[in-house]
Amino acid sequence: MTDTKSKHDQTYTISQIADALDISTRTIRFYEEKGLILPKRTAGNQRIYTPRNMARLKLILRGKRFGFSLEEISEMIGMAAANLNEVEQIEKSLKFGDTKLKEIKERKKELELLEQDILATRQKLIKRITQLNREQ
Amino acid sequence: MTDTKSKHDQTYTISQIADALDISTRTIRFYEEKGLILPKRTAGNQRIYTPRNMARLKLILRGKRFGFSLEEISEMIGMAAANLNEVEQIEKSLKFGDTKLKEIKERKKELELLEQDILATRQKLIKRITQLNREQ
DNA sequence: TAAATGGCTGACGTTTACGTAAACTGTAAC
DNA sequence: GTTACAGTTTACGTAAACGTCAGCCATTTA
Repeated sequence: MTDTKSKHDQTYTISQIADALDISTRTIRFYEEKGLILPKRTAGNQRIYTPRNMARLKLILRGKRFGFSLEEISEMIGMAAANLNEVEQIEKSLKFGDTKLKEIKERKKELELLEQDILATRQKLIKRITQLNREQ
Repeated sequence: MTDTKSKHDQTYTISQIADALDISTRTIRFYEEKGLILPKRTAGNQRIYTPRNMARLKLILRGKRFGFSLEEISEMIGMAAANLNEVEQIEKSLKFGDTKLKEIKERKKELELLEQDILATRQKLIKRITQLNREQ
């Protein structure tokens, strides 16, 4: 064991995070404002992000890419935040998580449908282009 | 062959569509305003929707559920509208469709990640609740 | 044919998710 | 130590995607 900085101690500034995730600093601060993340601060009041904070931001962005609103994502995360409360809270969270899992299953199905829609259009276009080539 | 109304002739009013797809009539008119659908009209200027129109609306809603903006969806659909143009147009559309197919593949992957995030939280919660039960 | 119901077109209002700018403070490099 | 850059808060602005009237026409039903 050495006292060299381990991967665990790695931290990031807000702009490093912004670059890494390709979002604006404004967006990051906005998510904090909405209670989606809570980074620590330096003595000089500047935000510092851990890899854990980073992971959470990635989760948020993933959720967004699937059309979940920030409020919905906030609820999903609230699930994790309930961590150390009473049994009821945890059970409620589990239920919520299960609902989300069902939703994700449905989304998977729909994703297939969307793919097929596009593939069908693709086929039509190819057919049409073949026809045009034959005509000329 | 009879001259009975075939499934092909089936039409719907705007509120029938709204009920069937669980969206507001305002939303439907809004999509029309944005050029996403173009229903025929009755003599009295009321909108009439065919099953084809219905299918398109379903496609729009599917796209939305995956976080595509209406403008993006509009482009996807433009793909279909290019149907009877020149070769270049069609080729451009094909390219666009392929891009979307790639995006969909990525989304599928991310959907898996999202699912795993939730499952991981689920595991933690279950572990915690088991612990609480043992303590009591 | 009158009344209820549904649809049509504006037009303004609202919510979500940030963008942008101002005015100030902290930090790094010279 | 000062200049330049990065970060902070506060506040107003904005685009997308509808919601919600209002005032008018169409259609169905009693």
